[in-house]
Amino acid sequence: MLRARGKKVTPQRVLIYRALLGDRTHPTAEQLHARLKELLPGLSLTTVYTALNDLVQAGELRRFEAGDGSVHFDPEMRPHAELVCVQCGRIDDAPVEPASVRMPEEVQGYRILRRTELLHGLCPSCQADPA
Amino acid sequence: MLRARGKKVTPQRVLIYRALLGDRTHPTAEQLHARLKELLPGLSLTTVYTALNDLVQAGELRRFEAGDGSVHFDPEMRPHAELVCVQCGRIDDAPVEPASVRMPEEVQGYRILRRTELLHGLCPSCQADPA
DNA sequence: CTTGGTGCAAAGCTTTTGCATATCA
DNA sequence: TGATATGCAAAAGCTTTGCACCAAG
Repeated sequence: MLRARGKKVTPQRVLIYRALLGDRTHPTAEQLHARLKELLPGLSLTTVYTALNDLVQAGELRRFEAGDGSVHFDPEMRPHAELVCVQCGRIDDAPVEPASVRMPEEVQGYRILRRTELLHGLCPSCQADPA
Repeated sequence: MLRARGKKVTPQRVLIYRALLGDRTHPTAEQLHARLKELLPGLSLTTVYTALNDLVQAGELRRFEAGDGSVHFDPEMRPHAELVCVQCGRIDDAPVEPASVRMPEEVQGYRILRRTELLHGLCPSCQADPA
């Protein structure tokens, strides 16, 4: 996949790509960097940013802004909504309602390329413990 | 409304609030500031930011991130989607599909407080003129 | 060998904050 | 008069950029 795009396969990228594929936590660039530099101490934040941007451009990763100023990455490319806890910041994927699945190709003259749905609320543990 | 919240009525706020009410362009804080300082030359960006944040907190204004890093404000509080042109940055309001209107109160244990729907695409003029 | 990547430090942006002054109630 | 807002400048946070060195193809 990398080679097909004229990119090089480096240890850093392999690590970053692998980490993301199994990740359901919607990390930010910094969160990912914090975790990965324990595995590869020299890993720089710059490299994480470039790798993430590459993946987004290649259509392998979805990038979204959670609504509180933070930018998150999600390897799930099928249509879904993001559940964002306004208290603890936790983010989960939610299946979209059937009606929302058929993304319109055109709305008010706009040609639609992608859709993002954010649901802000309180996650189960923040409801139980409104610290 | 301001007085009800223990706030003072200043010329700056009157100007900012009035400008927003009739605005369908989803301006950013800076765009709004640029326009308004022609009417009130001394107006500072700081004041615009505080006024906008106040309005959002008061529930009079909706704040959303367009997906490209920019933060926009929208006086329309009824449920709707945002049409974002990925080329020129123009933003329009779009009526939501009937199925999306009934916002779920609860999804996967989350208590839902609000919903944001973004549709990214190409606006009519950018389709005609893919500069 | 040649192109592209990495890591560091510095630059860039947007938004917030501290503080003295001015303004509203 | 007393509380709050304003405006400036500085600080803060996140992301990108410039550059020298290194590594993959």
